Amino acid sequence: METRELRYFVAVAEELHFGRAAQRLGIAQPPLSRAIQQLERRLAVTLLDRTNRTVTLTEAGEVLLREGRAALDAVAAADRRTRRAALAATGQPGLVLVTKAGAASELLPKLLDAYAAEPGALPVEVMLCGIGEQERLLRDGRADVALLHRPFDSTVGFDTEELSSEGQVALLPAGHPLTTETHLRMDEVDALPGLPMPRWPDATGRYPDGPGPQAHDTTQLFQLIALGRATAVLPESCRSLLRSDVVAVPVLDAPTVTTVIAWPPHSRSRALAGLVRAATRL
Amino acid sequence: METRELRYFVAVAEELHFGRAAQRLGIAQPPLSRAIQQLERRLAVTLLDRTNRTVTLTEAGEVLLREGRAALDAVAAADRRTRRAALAATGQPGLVLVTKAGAASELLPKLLDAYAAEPGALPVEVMLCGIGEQERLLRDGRADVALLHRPFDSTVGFDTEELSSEGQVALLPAGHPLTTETHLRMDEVDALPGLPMPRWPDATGRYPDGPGPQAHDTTQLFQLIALGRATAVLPESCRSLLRSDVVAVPVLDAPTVTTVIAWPPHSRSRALAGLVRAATRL
DNA sequence: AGCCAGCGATACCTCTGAGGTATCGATCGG
DNA sequence: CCGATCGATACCTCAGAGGTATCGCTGGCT
Repeated sequence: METRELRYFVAVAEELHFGRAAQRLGIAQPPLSRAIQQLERRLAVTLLDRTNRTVTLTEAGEVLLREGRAALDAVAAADRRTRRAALAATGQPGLVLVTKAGAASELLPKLLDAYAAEPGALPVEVMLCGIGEQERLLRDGRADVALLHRPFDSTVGFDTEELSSEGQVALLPAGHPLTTETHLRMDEVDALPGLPMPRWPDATGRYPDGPGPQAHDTTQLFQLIALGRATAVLPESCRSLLRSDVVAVPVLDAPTVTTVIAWPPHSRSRALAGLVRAATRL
Repeated sequence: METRELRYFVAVAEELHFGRAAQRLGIAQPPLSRAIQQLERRLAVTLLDRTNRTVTLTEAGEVLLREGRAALDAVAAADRRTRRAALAATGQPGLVLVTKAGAASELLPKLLDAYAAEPGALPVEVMLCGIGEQERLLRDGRADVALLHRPFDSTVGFDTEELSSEGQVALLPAGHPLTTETHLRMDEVDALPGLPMPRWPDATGRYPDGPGPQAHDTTQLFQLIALGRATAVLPESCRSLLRSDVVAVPVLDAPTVTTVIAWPPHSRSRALAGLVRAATRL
């Protein structure tokens, strides 16, 4: 199975439409149809049920979509990490650390300072991304290491070290009746009339269905809360980002959030090991 | 990057010889040379230093060898798991569980019975393999789930549940002076004159350098011990396999061995979930 | 009921590029 | 200094990836 075939199949499986998938891939529709047919013939498996009007995935197709994405990420990671290794030999780039924009705002500077103080430390490029994107960046080699937050982010398939834990606070628009409380419970926050939890993208970059506005990063989120259109439960450390129009109230029974440093399991780079060591010593 | 290029590069990187690699791949040497050159050009990276007499990996080449193997395993896993999913729809195969031949001889029957008693349980094919092979089989999709033994086996990149823990015993040839002791320490076992620890294959299937005979499975291992050519420290449960010519003596300060059930992180199959549930209830 | 728009499959052509054979050029062992 | 070994180069062939034109089926609209 060639990566070209996998790319084509993943495109069709995501679009469920040969024409759009072909456009996305920058090829014409007929070769795409043929490539999928050939893939099905070679695997001796029906991946898609096509009824001239609609395309749907078979059970085997679902499996190949999931596994194929992982395989394509692994190939992309091999490509990127090889390029970076070559650059590293000539001296430049160092490590790419990715974290959610707005998160870990206290921990991150401490970590970078501690690592920079190590002998032989390389420059660290900090990459900020939207909610739920880190996993992908780490998996396909665009980042070397990430700060993740359990239980929100999946750490499946990565090596991790725990860095810190904290409770969570509910964020409410200033002036909301509950802002006078000293603490809340989850069921009180869940039931707030007119203040649903916002939805953010899952690992595939799509927004799940349901009520609540869509939020891609913390700026959008805070704005939605200030506008009285949403509420959210976030780690305590988000207090350092609070604006005057948003108020934080501790939520006693919310799950504890653990910040972990995560990296792909095969990584053997000395630079990465040094960063992890610095992190665990904080 | 196409999987063909990755396969070619991995072959050359492993053989460090274009002719032999080409033979292994079933192609002629010139196209292989050209394919590697093209890969290097496309990556803009030198992967191999060739001095007309010898071929060596550059640092970037080492990275691509490691990452490329992982990527090829992921592609192979996508292929195999898709085929199996299609077969599962027509009714046949169930799950493939892999464990070291000779290990978990008590736990395994209990696990299989417990799972078989579940409603909707599928047939489980048990695959026995040599030491250090399970990781590979799980990673490239030939197996769905494995019983691994920490700290011997790496569980990096898999989801796991702990099943049981046990101490370790030293295995000595019958009649050896130390067999009269009630217990030993690691340093006593390490220092046994003429009884080195055997070597077994690492994750790449090669034997590490060093003293001691090579052992591929427990049968070979026991034979070597009975012959007075080696000793070994293994989990207590290996006692059930003891032959009359091999004696087990507890080693108090050897690390505790934990048997875990491990599976690839993306797996979402109901059958696998049922097996893991049965395992954790044991 | 009939027509049209939308979509995947098919037919047929082109040309890239993967693979083969023959050979060169460099290097190391004897 | 010679021959064996090994990777690179030159040159050829052909499988197959991709493009255009078109077909055939289906569902919605008038």
